[in-house]
Amino acid sequence: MLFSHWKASFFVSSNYRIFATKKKHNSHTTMNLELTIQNEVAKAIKELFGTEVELKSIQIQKTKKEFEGDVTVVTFPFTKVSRKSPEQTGEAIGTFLISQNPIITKFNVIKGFLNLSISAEYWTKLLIEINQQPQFGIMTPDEQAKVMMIEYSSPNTNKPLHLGHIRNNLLGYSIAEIQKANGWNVIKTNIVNDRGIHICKSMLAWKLFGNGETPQSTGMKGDHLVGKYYVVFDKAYKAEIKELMDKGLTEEDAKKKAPLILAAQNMLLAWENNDPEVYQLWQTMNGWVYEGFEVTYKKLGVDFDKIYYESQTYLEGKNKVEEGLAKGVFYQREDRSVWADLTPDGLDEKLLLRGDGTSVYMTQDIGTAKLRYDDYQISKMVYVVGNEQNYHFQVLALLLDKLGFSWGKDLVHFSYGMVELPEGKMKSREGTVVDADDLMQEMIDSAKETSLELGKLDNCTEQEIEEIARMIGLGALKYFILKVDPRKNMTFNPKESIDFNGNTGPFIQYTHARIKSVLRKANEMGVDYSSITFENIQLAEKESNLIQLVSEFPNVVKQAGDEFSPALIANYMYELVKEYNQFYHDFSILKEENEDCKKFRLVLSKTVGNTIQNGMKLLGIDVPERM
RNA sequence: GGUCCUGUAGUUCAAUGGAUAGAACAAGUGUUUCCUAAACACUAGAUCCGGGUUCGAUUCCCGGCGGGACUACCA
Repeated sequence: MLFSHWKASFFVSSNYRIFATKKKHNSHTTMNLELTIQNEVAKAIKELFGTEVELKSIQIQKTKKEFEGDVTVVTFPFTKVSRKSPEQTGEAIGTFLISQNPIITKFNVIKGFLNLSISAEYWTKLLIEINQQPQFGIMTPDEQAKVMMIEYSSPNTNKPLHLGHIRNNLLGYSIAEIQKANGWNVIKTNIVNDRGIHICKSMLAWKLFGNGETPQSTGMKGDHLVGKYYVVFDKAYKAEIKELMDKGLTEEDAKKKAPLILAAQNMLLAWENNDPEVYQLWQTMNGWVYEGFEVTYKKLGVDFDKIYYESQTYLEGKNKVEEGLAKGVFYQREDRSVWADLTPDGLDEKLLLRGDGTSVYMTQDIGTAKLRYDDYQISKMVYVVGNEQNYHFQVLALLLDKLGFSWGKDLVHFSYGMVELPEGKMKSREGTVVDADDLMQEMIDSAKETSLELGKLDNCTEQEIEEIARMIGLGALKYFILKVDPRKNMTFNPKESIDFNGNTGPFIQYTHARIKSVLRKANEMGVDYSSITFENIQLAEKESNLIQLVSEFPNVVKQAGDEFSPALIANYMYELVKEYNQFYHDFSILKEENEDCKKFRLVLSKTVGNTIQNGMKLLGIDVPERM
């Protein structure tokens, strides 16, 4: 029972769907073309065939490129009531529609598809409406907006961030922007995993082999320095294991009895007992890491409204577990360890407190969850965490529910796939990890090189060049990652650098820059296209298609929010930009002789540029004025 | 073994149950006296296998086969 509930809330909860549909995007009069057509078709069916049909059953889709028309009605479902062939049904409905509503100007029928052409007046009016809304498709949360807390990033403080973290951070930041645009009051949060055995490993190695090194003394970024000692620990630990195995121990025993791991465990115990020396070292080394992380986050362009530290939440978790034990929800074994028996729910038994009283990951997450709900009026809690932890969140939802938190079962685990290298998974021990700082810098350097080669930035100051290279390099990286369906594993090949051509961030940025350039020139020429009505404008198909595409933006934003998928925004951006580039290539804007037509194309360009900017913002990607 | 995710051109990615399965990269070719050629256009190339539901299946269901994750007193 509970399990099936969890399944429903696993990716997108059913509650959320209901809530989300109550919200409305920027209202507009001309805009709901789909609904208008559905109503007309329903009327037609009633008149022609004498049957009421549900609006939902009337499928409206965009007409495919190779056919004439703007929107298409699928007529197969109506053949039962019409008692005619799909073609005849389409003909009948088409004829009726044309006589009824002036915005439908033409139709053609191919197989079971009724293609309708929409009038130029409709499209131009629609464009004017959109042009008047700089934030078209983007909602602004008001005071009554419900709170959605989104946890992302969640680093450990024992090593620097890598490509996997980049995917997490970009997805988390982007989904936060998207949910804001859907009217949620979003709180971005980060849970820093600043305690535990792994931190002790770095600390111990530094203490034993560090010779007092600091970021200052070595010139290393703090997180990288600490990460170095994590690796040092691992090497020394491995050596000890090998030594013990040579003496005849099994691998399992050797791993448990190596002096280094025992020392690290002692250190963790000392930390939990507030040992001053250990605590001091912990604070110092974590401080180094935070300084390093701050630099990385800033460069990546992500931020947080509220940061939690597990060192401050794990005790709360222990309390809740002990409470659960007292209530009989959990049980204790002979060695004093505390467990939850989840076998009735189809899962295994789960450890919540070790025999020595120290807490585990799950304990901490319970405590963190409780603090958050004490701090905020949260309606929806979202965890942006890799799919390797699907089981963890399945268990967490169950445990929170058992502990009496009503919201536990409704949590959303925004689960995403791994970033893999062509050889397979990244492994820090084998040195195949792609470091976040290095990768960003490489992208920026490479963008700068390309820009200079193409001679695009000849009239720019050094500072402008740096800024544009940063936008392009990061744009390429972010788009590369966000355009992929979050659920899927993706491959990154460090040898083939990320492209700047084709379906890429820079392609979209470039289009924006070209639009801005045209608009600048229009201003220089003194063309005023600010307020204008378009009557009797002849629209090329490319132009009405563009307006139609732009008008779909709010739907895309909504869908991206419902499905937790920045990739939908990315794919839409690409489609829009590709369409605009064709238009740009085939038509003159500033050299168009017909003044009304020129102004129309300027407004169209401006609207497209604006949509690009708004859409890319949802992906956390900046768009340059020139490049 | 169990649970979950996933399988589409050589490669990386698309496709609310709808038309001839879209792009990009890589390969080959064309378009700059014209608003930025990081562009545009053209050529060639793909749904793992077998059933089922449907007027219609890449999509939904069942069964195989392949890839991945989890099933830790790591976080």
